[in-house]
Amino acid sequence: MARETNKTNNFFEQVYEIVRQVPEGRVTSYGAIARALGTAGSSRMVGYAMRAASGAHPPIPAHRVVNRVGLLSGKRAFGSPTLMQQLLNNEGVTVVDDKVVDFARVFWDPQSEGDD
DNA sequence: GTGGTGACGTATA
DNA sequence: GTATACGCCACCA
Repeated sequence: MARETNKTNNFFEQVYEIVRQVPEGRVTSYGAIARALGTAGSSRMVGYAMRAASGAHPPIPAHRVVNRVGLLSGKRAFGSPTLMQQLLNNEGVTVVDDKVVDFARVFWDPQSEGDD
């Protein structure tokens, strides 16, 4: 057992999987992911997992994950503080001042992935 | 085994 | 409405 010793435990994988489910041009929040995992309140763990997502396989569209106010909290993890913003704009998400415009409009809920 | 940290969120003053 | 404090618990040294 425990053959996944050197593999990330389910927690990170769960977060990665949800982020991978985020459609293009949409964004989600850490709290929404945390709640979808059942770890509501532990939104920090989601953000922590996202930080590791930078070196995850396959690559995770972490630029689609922002905080509760639509702020690009983790833009630093992309190597360039503007890369995350550029990516979002490239996806069709309007971002100004490192913040998502009409956040609620592009917000995507992992629990309501069929909602659009 | 212990301590500290953190891409957040909620509660309270 | 703004400011501050605390809680969450997984990962790293």
